[in-house]
Amino acid sequence: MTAPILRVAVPSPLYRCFDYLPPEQHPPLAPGQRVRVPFGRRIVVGVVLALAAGSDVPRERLRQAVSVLDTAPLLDADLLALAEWAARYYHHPPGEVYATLLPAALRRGAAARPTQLRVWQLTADGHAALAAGEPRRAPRQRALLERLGASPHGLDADTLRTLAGDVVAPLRALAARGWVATAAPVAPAPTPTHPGPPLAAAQAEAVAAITSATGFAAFLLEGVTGSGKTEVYLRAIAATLAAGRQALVLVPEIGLTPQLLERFRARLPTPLAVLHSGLSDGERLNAWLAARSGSAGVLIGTRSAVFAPLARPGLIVLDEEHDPSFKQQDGFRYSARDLAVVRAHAAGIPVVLGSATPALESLRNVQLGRYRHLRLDERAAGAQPPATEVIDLRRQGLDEGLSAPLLARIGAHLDAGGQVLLFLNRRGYAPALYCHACGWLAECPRCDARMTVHRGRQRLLCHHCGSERALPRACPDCGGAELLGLGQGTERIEAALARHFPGVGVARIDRDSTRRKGALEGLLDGVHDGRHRLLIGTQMLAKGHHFPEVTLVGVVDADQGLFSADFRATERMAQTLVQVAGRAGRAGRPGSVAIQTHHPDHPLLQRLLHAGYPAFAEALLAERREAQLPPFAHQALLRAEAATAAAPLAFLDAAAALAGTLGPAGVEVLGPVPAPMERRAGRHRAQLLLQAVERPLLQALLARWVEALAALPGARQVRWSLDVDPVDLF
DNA sequence: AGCACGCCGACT
DNA sequence: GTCGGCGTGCTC
Repeated sequence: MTAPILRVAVPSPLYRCFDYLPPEQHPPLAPGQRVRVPFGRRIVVGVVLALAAGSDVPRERLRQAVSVLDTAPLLDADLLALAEWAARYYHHPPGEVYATLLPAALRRGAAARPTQLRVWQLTADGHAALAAGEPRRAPRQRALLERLGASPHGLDADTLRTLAGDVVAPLRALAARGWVATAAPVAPAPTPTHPGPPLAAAQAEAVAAITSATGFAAFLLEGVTGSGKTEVYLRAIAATLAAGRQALVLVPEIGLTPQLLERFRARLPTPLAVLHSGLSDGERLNAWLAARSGSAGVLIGTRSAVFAPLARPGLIVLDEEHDPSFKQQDGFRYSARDLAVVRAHAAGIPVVLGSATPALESLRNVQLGRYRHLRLDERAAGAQPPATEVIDLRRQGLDEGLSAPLLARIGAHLDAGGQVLLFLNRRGYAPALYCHACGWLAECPRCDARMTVHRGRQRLLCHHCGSERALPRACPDCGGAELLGLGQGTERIEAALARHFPGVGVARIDRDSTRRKGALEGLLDGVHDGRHRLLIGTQMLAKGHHFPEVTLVGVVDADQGLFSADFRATERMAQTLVQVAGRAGRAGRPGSVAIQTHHPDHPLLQRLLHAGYPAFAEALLAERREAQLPPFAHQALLRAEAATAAAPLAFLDAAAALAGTLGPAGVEVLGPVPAPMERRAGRHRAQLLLQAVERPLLQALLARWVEALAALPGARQVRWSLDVDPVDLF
C-alpha cells in the first residue's frame, strides 16, 4: 500500500492547495495538523486539510513534508469545515483563510503550548531605591522605576515599550542592580459571582426562548439601550455553562471595554478568555488555547474570534450585530456575523444576534423565518425613554455650528446639575482650510480630499492617508494671511463650549485625544467623578461607555448621511442617532435628546423620530425591495488599484468582459467606474459591481470568474481584491 | 505574496 | 566589464 498523500493549505495567495508526501517515519497524520513543507525555495508552515489516495500531480514531482508540528490536530473538523466554507463563499485563497484561523505564534510554527508570560516588577530593593530617589543620573531608569512603582501587579515588556519607548537597556541596567525582576503575571482575581437583577417579563421570555432551543436556532434580540440585552446574554451564557458547554461572545472592537469584561467576570463562574487586537502574541496564543482546551468557559473577542476553537461549543452571542466592524475590510473580507450563524448551524447550537438597531439584512432574515425575533421593548428599572427635540438650523445664527437653542438647552441642563454629551462624527478642528482672498483650498497631495485642520497640533492632516504638513500661516497661492477653517470638528466644538461655559470642564473624546495609552481611562474617570460635565466626541462616545449622569445628548449635525450616494448611509445614520440618543438618561433621570438639522422635514428623519427605528427600518426595507438592493439582491465588488489611473480601469474592463462571457442571465455587471475618491494615498482606484437576485447564480459566476482573473491581461499591473457582500461600496 | 531568472542601462 | 532595474513565471 502506498503512503497517503497530504493535501496542504499553504500560506500563499494562490487559489488552490498543494499535495505533499508525508515525512519519513511518519506517525499517522490527520486533517488539522500543521506541517512544515518546502514551497518554492522556502520552508513554510501549512495545515493538512485531507489525506488522499492520489494526486493530479505525478508522484515523482511531489515533495516531501519536512516535519509534523502537532501530535494531534490543532483545528478540529468543525473549524476545518467552517474555513472551507468561508474560502469557498468569499472566494479567497485557502492558504490565507487557514492562516487567519491561527494565532500568529502558531502560524510561525510555535508549539501549541501556553507561553509563560512574564511581567516586570519592583523588588524590595527597587522600592527602597524608588523612595530614595535613585538613580539620580539615569532619567530613563528613574522613569521606569516610577512606572513600575505605580503598578503593583507589574507590567509586561510590550506595555512598557508602548509607554516608554525602547526599554531594553534601562531594564537590563535596573535588573543588574537588583531593583527589578520578572515574575508570573497575576491572573484577575476570581470575583464572587452574584445572581444579578431580577428579569423583566420580556427578558425572561427571551432567556427562556434561547435556553430551551435544542440544536441550531438563530435569534435576533432587538432591544433599545437600557432594555437589558446584556442581562439576557449573561443568563443564557450561565445556562450554557451549567450544561457543561462553552459560550463564544463576539463584540465590535470598540465595545470590548474593561467595564464589559468586569461585568462578565463578576457574573460568570468560569475563567474568561479574551481575544482582541491589543494583545501580545503570547497572550493571544494563551487565550486561544484556553478556549480550545475548554479551560475557559467563555471566550469573548472581536471579529476574528469567530474562528477560535472551542472544546465544547454551546452558544454564540454577537452583540451590536449591525456594527460594520464585523465585516473585515481588507484581505480576507469575511463577515463575522454571517460566519457566526454558519458556525452555529454546523455545530447545532443557538446563536443570538443582539442590537438596538438591527441591520436590514437581519430583519430580512426574520421576515424569511430564518431568525426568530425577540424584542425587549421596556427599558429596565422604570427608566424613561428620552424626549427628543429637533432643532431647525435654517435661518439660525450659528456659533461654530452650535445654534442658540442648543446652547440654551446645554446651559439649562448644566444648571440643573446634569452632564451634557455632544456628538459629532468629525475629529480635528475643521474639515477644510481655505484662503479668504483667493479661495485656495488645502488639498491632500496624495488623495482627492481636503486636509483637516488640527489646531492643537498646528498641522494639516489627511484623514484618508495620514499624510500631514505644517499649518500654513499664509496662502501658498496668493500670500493672503486670512486662512479660514471651514466647517466644524470636535476640536472646534470643544473650544466653542469652553468659551460659552467657562469653568465647566469640557472633555473631548476622539481618536486624537485618546491615542496615548491610558488617556481614554483618564478622561472617562474625569467624566464619572464630575470634573468634566460637558463631553464632545465622535463615534467612540456612542458605544459601550455608560454615563449615568448625562441628561442631555446633542447631535451637532444629523445631516451627514441623509443625502449620501451610498444606499446604506441612511441606515447607518439612523443606527448612530439611536445609539447616541441611548446615552441619555440611564440612571433613573429623564433624558433629553436635541438634534440639529437643516432638514427637519426629511421624511426618513421624521419617521425615525416619530415612529422609531423598527418602523423606520420597515420603510427602508420597502425602499430596498423596490430598488432591488441588498438584502433583496446580492452583491460582489471587484476592486482594483494602481499607480496609474488607466491600469485599474483596463483590468476591470477585461474582468467585466470575462464576466459577460461566463455570466448566466440573472447576474448584472455594473461598471467599471472610478472609486468615488478616485485617488487615495497616491493610488488610483476603480471598482466593478456584480449583482444578482439569486445568490447561487452570483456564486456560480464568482467561482469561475475568480479562477480566471489572475490570468487576465493587466492583472499584474494592479492590486485587485474581491469583496463578497460588501458593506462599503466605496 | 515571495523568490528566482532574465535581459537591458550607468558605474567601480 | 559588472550591479541592479522590474517584467514574467512558478510554487505540490
